[in-house]
Amino acid sequence: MKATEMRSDCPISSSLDIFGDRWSLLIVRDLMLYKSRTYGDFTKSSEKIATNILANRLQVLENNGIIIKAPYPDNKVKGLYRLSPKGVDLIPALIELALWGGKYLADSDESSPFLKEVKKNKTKFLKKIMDDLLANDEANID
Amino acid sequence: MKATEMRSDCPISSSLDIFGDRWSLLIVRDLMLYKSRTYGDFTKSSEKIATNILANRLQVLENNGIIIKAPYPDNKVKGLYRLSPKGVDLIPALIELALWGGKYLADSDESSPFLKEVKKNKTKFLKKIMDDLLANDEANID
DNA sequence: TTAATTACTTGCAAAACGCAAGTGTAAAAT
DNA sequence: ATTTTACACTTGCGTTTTGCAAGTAATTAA
Repeated sequence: MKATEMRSDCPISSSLDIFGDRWSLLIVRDLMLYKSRTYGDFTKSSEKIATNILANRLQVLENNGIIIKAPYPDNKVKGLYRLSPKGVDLIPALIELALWGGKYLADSDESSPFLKEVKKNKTKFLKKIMDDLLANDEANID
Repeated sequence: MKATEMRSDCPISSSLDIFGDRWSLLIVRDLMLYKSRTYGDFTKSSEKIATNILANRLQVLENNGIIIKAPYPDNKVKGLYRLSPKGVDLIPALIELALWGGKYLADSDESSPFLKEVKKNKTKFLKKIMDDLLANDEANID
């Protein structure tokens, strides 16, 4: 797989060159919510990603240092994906997207405990979830 | 053009259903930076969007209430696009994307006065740019 | 030893993308 | 008044990406 081509030197544009599609950030979302996931876990999310797209996106995200794949303990066929620090740093953007969606999109689950906590104290929530994921990350350096 | 279909009730997923592609948020970016743009202005941005894609994305963003198209003063052929309040509310997410890109993507222009000001005081910058765009918005109600 | 799980890969039709060229209307130039 | 230019799209068409279904190879569980 060749490196992601950048259309310009705009940081927004270059970010979108990596994960500007309907799926990549949902993978990051799942890793934010669950800390680590197997390939199969991702296929079980409610948006029902096709397995070929999933395989491609995991590869692109890994190539770009956003996620890290590690072997699953005591299992030679499973893999475990988690966010790298670079991936954890995407969480503020993700949270802003969630807040926007919660505010403007009717079917978005307004009463989710997740969004509720974010709205109560965004800074605190961000720190907690990011620190937590980074700690998890440290613990998994082999 | 039919309404945007949502894959789930997740606010992140639903947001991506609308603008989860490589172009839509660049249109929002241009409207954030320049307040208003004509069709031709968008084609001149450095990422060189194809005109058929541009026409489609402008339509989708307008259908979803994120941008507003108004006639250009004293010109019957030009149109002027600007952000609606709903579109202005996307700016925090856009800024987070810009910060992430600035931090992690080599070619992203680190020394841009824009990113520099954001990093100096994010809250203040956000308030200023959003208030500014909303004021502009008020003034253009016909 | 057989069946089930897991993580993909492959085939194929449909949709989206990207480039180039074309169109219609209005504005500007001559 | 007539031609030229500008603007905002639209169309055609080849390429790429997507999405669905089925298949595969390597474990692991029964």
